[in-house]
Amino acid sequence: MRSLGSNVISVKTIGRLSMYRRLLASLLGEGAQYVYSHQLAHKAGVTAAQVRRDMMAVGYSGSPTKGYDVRELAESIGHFLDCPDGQSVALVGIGNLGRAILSYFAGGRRPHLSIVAAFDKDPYKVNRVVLGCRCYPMEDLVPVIQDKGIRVGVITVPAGEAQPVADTLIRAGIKGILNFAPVPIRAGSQIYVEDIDMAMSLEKVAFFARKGSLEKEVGK
Amino acid sequence: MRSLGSNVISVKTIGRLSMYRRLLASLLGEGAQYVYSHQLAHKAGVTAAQVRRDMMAVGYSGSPTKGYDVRELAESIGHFLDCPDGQSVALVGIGNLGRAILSYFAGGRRPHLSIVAAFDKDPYKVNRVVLGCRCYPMEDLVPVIQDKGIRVGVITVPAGEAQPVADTLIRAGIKGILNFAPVPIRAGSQIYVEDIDMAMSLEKVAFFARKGSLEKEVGK
DNA sequence: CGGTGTGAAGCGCTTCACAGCG
DNA sequence: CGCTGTGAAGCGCTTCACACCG
Repeated sequence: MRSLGSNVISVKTIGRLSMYRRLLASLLGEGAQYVYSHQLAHKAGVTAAQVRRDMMAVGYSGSPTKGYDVRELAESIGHFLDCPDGQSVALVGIGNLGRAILSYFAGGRRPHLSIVAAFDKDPYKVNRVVLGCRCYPMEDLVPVIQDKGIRVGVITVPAGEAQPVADTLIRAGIKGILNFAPVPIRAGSQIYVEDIDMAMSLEKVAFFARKGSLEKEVGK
Repeated sequence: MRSLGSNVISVKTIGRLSMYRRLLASLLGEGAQYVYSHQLAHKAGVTAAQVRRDMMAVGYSGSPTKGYDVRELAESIGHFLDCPDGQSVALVGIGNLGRAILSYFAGGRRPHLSIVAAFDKDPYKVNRVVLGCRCYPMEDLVPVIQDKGIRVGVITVPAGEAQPVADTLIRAGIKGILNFAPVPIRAGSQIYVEDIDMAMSLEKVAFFARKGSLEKEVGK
């Protein structure tokens, strides 16, 4: 077991590990004990070599005869990806999209990630509990995040407010941002930012739906 | 002007072009006439060389002295990306996420892409108009999509139903799918699929928020 | 045999670096 | 000068291909 982070690991590998884990959980539910790399690869839409390569990153080895032990592998990935005592997340912007995300991640629906605070500038939305998550006014953003020691933020506000909100989050101590606003977020290299631009994605799909797409499906 | 699609163009370039166009529209609103590659690059969070390289794909040339004409460039990108007479989109799954997406794309909010039909299996949701979009029962999926000649589909149903829904969409003639269910969609190579897995993205952000991220922000 | 683990090759995208030009 | 357009180099991720093993 290597606990050293010296060996650099790619963003894409982390994403696939997260996907593998979910697929493994579903396999466990079906009662599967062992799985081969090519089976997992099929479910994940990648190649078997890719799966085995990713397993090198977590340091888990399978058996050449039986493949990977489903439960052990899922636990290894969890051990690698998760913070042992869970992580808290803040969400800014309680619109339709914000509520959609709350319904996935608030109220302890996920074991290791939980949205524990939501913020909005609309006075009618604050000081209530939405989908199991306490809502605060924007003014309380910095103190609440510092109080709860939150390091992860999700932005679901309109384009014009995204960058100022991000700056405030960073000032409050946030280290990672998931941004849904259709504008790339600018942050220092100490902050990890992932932009999910649905408008862009839909335009991509529309484009390749017209041109005959001889592309492969992308994991992300 | 090359109308030939022989020169292969990457998925990532298409995504950035979509982003550039939006940034250019916002620049136009501010009254800017010209923009240099490094300025656009700064707004997009990419390098100047990347911007110029992408411009090669659309075949638009700037002036070495003034840079790019904002309006002309936006139009060139539109000419390259869009279908001249617009494209219709179908959405399956009218939950929180479905409504969030409808609020972006239904009712003609975007010029070239419009969600014109939504489907759900819940009888209480169908045969109404939600956010400017007509809702139909699942049973009508194939005929409605064929009737309207829809080629693009968005999936916002739970994980277990995503693949069957995708199969039905494809049977109805859909050529591109934007999938929000947390399971990769399997489709033939004639169909372009883009998966947006929010759970995976949030786990990535949480991971790199803990590990000191010396990563660059990603455009996609 | 049919798996896994992994060095090495392959490939696509990004960046460099420079010619050309007003 | 400073910017654009672009061949060529660089780099990271994916895939190949094979040693090894039960």
